[in-house]
Amino acid sequence: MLKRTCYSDNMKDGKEVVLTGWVHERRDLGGIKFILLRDREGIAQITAPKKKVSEEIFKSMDSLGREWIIAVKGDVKSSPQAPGGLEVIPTEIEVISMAEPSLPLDPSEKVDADIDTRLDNRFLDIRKPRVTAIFKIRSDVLTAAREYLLSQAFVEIQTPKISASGTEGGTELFPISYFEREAFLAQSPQLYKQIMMATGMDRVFEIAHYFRAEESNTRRHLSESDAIDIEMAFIENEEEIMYILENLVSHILKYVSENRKKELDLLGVDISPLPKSFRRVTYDQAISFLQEAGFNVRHGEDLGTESEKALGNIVKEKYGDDLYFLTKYPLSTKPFYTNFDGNVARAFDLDYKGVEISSGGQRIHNVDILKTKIKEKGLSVSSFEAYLKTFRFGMPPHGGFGLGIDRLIMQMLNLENIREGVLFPHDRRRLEP
RNA sequence: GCCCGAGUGGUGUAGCCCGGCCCAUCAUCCAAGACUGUCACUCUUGUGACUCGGGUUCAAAUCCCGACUCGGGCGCCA
Repeated sequence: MLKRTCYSDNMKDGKEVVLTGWVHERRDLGGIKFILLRDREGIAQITAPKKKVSEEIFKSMDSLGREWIIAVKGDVKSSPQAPGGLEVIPTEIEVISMAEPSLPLDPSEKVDADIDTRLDNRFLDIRKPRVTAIFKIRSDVLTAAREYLLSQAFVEIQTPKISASGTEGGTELFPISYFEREAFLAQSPQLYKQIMMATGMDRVFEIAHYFRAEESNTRRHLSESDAIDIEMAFIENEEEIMYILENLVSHILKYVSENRKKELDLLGVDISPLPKSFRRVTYDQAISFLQEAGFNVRHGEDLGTESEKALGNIVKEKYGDDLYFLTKYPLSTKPFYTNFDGNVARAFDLDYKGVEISSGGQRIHNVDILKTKIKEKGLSVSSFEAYLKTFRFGMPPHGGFGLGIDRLIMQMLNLENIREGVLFPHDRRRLEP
């Protein structure tokens, strides 16, 4: 097999190269034939004028089908008519793998396919340059996140994804059969990362996969998703956590906008402006903004999908911000471990274009208060024994957040469906591939 | 979980309201042919489809019922 010497975006005029890739399109004009060869980094034009290539090569250009994998050896020539100004005059073409005709979808994007058809044939769908771009960006989001958190002295950890009971009881859990017992798939690392605060590790983060058995059928929900979770000790208030979160997200956006210009252009996305800090909108402000705009929202309730979306538009109009914190929620809307000031939760949500991408806050670290709150929420103290134990032998004040990676990417890239930003999304209906 | 909507060649669609003019439109793909600068090449010819089951009717892609599959909204949630 011919060995690749470079990707399609790295050809130099006058050099001999070997490209490997997929036959994206073919054009046969009789005396001159073109193949557009697609690889990871782009598309190169292979040009075969009858008089400039061997008869064998000229003929073989006809026999190739769409999406066949080939290796092409040839000379790079600059040409004003070629896309990108460069083309390859082939001297050798090797077929590496053939593809059956009647592709289940069209990777050259001339004809759209439904999201369902696309996901059923995801390997073909991902061949589309625009889909590939999403996943290159996604990779960079995680690189940037690690880079920032490590720079702030966070330690990366891994916690169990199977356990005996649920954590916060907010969302539905997937039960699984665990030998002779029942167990559950993790929906959040919440309790574990809090336990880590009792270990002296001080600042930890985890990037992992979580499972939620919600009966949801929307563009924003998945049964499996990924999150970046952090927890940090010795904090005075939730503002210190928000500082980390806003800098983390800013760093991610900056990193992506600097390193993935080509991909962002391809997707038609401009992620600027890149604010350093994000606006704080209190719950009370949010309610009055919504009431002014004619929405029927009542104080004391969590915001519904419609209100959340509307608030995104209001904040954008008023201040021009895509990203903003929602702070000072009523305590009743938050989980039992949330710290408080009277009836106000010391917690926050981070919304991006009207969709919640993160929530967090300062936790209760006093074991007696924690027990009281567990009882108040109607939960049983005994089922939290292992968790509560870690609060009895020295627990610093602490807090953290969970940031939904799939939702961040969806909002950042203006994807219409969260599934677009996940390689193989699984949801209420889909379990394959 | 509740509600709304949709299933037509490989893919994306038109037709459905108002049954017959539909052995079903258009694009792309595929096959064959022509063409020396295409870049969604162009042109000619051809192959290929009404989700399934039941019902109404002289007649069903079209109307009714059910099943299956999918999309979306809400709730819940990140």
